[in-house]
Amino acid sequence: MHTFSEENYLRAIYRLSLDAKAKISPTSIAEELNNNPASVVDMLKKLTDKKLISYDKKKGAKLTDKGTKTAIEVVRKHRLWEVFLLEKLGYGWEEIHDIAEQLEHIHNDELADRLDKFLGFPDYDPHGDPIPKANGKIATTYKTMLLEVEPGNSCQVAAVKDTSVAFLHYLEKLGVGIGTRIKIVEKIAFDGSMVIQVGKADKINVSKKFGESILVG
Amino acid sequence: MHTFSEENYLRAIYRLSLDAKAKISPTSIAEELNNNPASVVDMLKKLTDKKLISYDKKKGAKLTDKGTKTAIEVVRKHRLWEVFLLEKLGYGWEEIHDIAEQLEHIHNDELADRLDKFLGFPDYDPHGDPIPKANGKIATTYKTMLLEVEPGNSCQVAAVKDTSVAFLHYLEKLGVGIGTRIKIVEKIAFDGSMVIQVGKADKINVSKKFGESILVG
DNA sequence: ATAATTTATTAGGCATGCCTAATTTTTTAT
DNA sequence: ATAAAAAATTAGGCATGCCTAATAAATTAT
Repeated sequence: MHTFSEENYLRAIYRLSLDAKAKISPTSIAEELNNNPASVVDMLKKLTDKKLISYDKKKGAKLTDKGTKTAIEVVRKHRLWEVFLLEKLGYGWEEIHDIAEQLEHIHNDELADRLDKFLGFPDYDPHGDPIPKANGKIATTYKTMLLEVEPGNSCQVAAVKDTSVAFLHYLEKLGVGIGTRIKIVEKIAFDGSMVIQVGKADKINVSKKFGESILVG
Repeated sequence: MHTFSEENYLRAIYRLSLDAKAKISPTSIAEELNNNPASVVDMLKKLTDKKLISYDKKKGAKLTDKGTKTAIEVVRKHRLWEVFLLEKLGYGWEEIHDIAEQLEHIHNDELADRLDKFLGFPDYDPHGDPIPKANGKIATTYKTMLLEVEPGNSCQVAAVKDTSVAFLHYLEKLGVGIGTRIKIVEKIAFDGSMVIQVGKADKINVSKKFGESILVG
C-alpha cells in the first residue's frame, strides 16, 4: 500500500483543477491517486484545517492561494527532475515519471532554482508540459500541429481542428483525446505521413492530413 | 519530529560498525539518529524479523549480508548525490548532507549507476569519504598527512601518528579525534603552518608538526 | 558483594494515513 | 415524485513509528 503526503493530494487537486470544469470530489481525487474516497475525506479535513484548500460538498475542493503555491512548487520540481532524468541521466521517456514522483518531494529552498539553472532554464518538460517558473508563472502551452513535432519527441493533444464525425470516430478508435500523449516515431518524407505511438499502444501510421488536424502543446 | 525509515537505521548501524570495535547498542543508535532508545528497540525487532540485522543484547546489533548490501547501496547513493549537489548544482560543502539524506532514499534500480556514470565515476565524495562501487566494493580510504591537503578542501581524521600525552590533550582540547572533519583554510608557506577549521569551530592556526602528525583520509 | 548508576526493555499511548463496512446525502432514472 | 443508484461521510480498526514512564538487567564504583 502506498501512502500519500499532503503534497501528493495538493498536486492531484491541482491536476484535476486544470482539466475540468467538473467539481473536484473525493471520488475524483481517489481515482486520481488510486486510493479510497474515505481516505480522501480524511485528508481533505486536514488540508482544510491547514488552509491549503477549501472544501464544500457542493463546490468540491479548491486550492487556496497557499495550496496553489505549494502545488505549483511540487509540479515545478517534478518537471525539472524529469528533464534532468531524461537529458542528464539518459532515462527513457516512460521511466522518468515514477522517479520524478519521488524526487518532487525533496525539500530545500534553493533546490528548484539551482536545478533550473543547471538545466538551462527549460520551459517544457519531456512530456511537453510547461515548467512553472520560480515566480510561479506557468507558460501558456505553445500549440503546434502534430505534423511539426520532430521524431523522437512526445507531445500532448491540446486541440483537434477537424471536427468531422468521421475524424472524431477515428480518434476515438485510436484512443486519442484531449490530453492524450503521442510520440512521434518517424516521419515519412514522400507523403508527409508519420508513424506515431499513442500511449503504450502499437505504433501506427497516420496521414499528413491527420498531422495537420491535431494541435499539440 | 522526524520519522526514520529502515534505511536510516541500517545506515546508522553501518556507520557505527565502521568506527568502533564497540558494540552497537540501542543507546548508541539512538544517539546517532537523535531519537529514543525505546524507539530503537522497536525497530531492531522489525529489522531482525526481516533478517536485515541480528541483535543480541550481549553482542549488540550487526548487519546481515542483506542488511549490509542495503546499507552500502544507501551510502553509495548518498555520496553520489553529494557529488552532484556540490559539483553540478554548486551547493556549499555544508549544505549537501541534509539534502543527500533525502535523496539517498529515492528508489530506482538504475539510478545509482546512471548517476555514477553522469558524474564520471567519482571515487570520493566531497567529504573525502569513498563512494561504494556498483559491486559494493569500497575503496580503502587513501591516507595522507593533513599537511598535504590543499586549502579549500576538507578531510576526515583517520589516524594520529604522535601519541604523546601532550599532543593528545591538545587534540582533545581542539575537539579533534578519529573521524573529526577538518577544513584547510590556508597554508602559510614560510613556516609550513596552516589555518584549519575543526567542524564549525573558529579557525585556528596549527604548526607544521601538527600537520605531519595527523593522517587524513 | 552491595549499592549506585547506567542501559535495555516493556507497557501504554499518541499521531498519521490507510482500510472496510455501515449510513446518510445527493443525483439520476422511471 | 418516488425508487434506485451513486457519492459522501462516519464509525471502527489496522499498521507504523514515535514518545514517556515504569521496570528489569547489567555495569561500575565503593
